[in-house]
Amino acid sequence: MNECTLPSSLPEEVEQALLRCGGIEGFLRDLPKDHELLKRSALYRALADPIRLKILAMLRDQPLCVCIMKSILGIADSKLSYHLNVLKKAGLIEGGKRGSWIIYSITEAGREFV
Amino acid sequence: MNECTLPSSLPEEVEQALLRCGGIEGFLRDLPKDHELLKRSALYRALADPIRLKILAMLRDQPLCVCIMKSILGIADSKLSYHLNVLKKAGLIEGGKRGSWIIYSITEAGREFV
DNA sequence: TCTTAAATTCAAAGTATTATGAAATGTCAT
DNA sequence: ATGACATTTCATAATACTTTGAATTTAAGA
Repeated sequence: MNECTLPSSLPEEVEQALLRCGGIEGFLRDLPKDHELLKRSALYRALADPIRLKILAMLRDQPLCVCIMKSILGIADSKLSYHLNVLKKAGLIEGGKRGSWIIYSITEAGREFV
Repeated sequence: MNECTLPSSLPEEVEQALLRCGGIEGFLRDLPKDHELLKRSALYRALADPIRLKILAMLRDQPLCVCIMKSILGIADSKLSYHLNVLKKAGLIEGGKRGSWIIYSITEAGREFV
C-alpha cells in the first residue's frame, strides 16, 4: 500500500527511535489515515483567514444577520457571502431564514475554535 | 477606529442580543484584535495541508531526519523541504544539524495539533 | 403591482500557495 | 582533492483561493 524504501544509513538516535515503535511497519501503522488528514486540513483551511475568524468570534455569543456582520466588517456583500459560505461548507456555522433576513449561528464544531 | 453604520432595522432577536452585550460598542470591544486574528489565521494556514499534518504526526513521538520523512511520504526533496519550511516558519517544528543529516523535531506549539 | 432591502450567484481579474526540476551548498569518507 | 549523499534554494509553471462588480433571487411593505 504505502511502499517506501528507507535510506541505507540513518542517524543513530533515529534508528533507535524507529525500533522502539515497532520498526517502520509499526511507525506507518500509527500514522493517521489519508482521508483523516484531508478532513483535518480542510477544516484548518476554512479557519485560515482573519475575516472568517472574526465572523466566528462575532457569532460566539449570539446569532447575527448578514447585514450586521457586513456593517461591522465593512466589506462588500458578495465578499461576506463568500466567506460565510466557506465557513458553512466546513460545518462551522449554519444559517436560516427569518423573514427577509438570513441569520447565522455558530455550530458546536465552530465553537471549538473561538 | 472601527467606523460602522448599522442597518436601519434588525431582526428582533438580534437587536435584543446586541443590547445584552453592551450595545454595538460593547460588542466591538469584545472582538479579538486584528493582529491577533492575523496571527491565528497564519497558524491555521500552516496546518491547512495534509502533507504538513502528516509530518507533524510523524514527529509526534521522536525527531526524524529529512531522508526518512522523504521515503515515507514519497515526495520530491524540494517539495518536502518547502513544507518543512512552512512548518518551521510557523513555529510548529524546529530542525538542527547532526552530521550530514538535518533532524527535525516538533515544538510545544506544534504538539498541540497532533 | 412596484419598489426596496437582504443576500446570494456568477464570471473575470487579482493574488497567494504549491509543485517541479535543475542548480547550489555542505558534510563525510576515500 | 574527489565523489557521493543529504538537504536547501531558486525560478518557473501549475493550481487554488480571494476579490470585485454586476446581475439575480426572495421577501416585505406601500
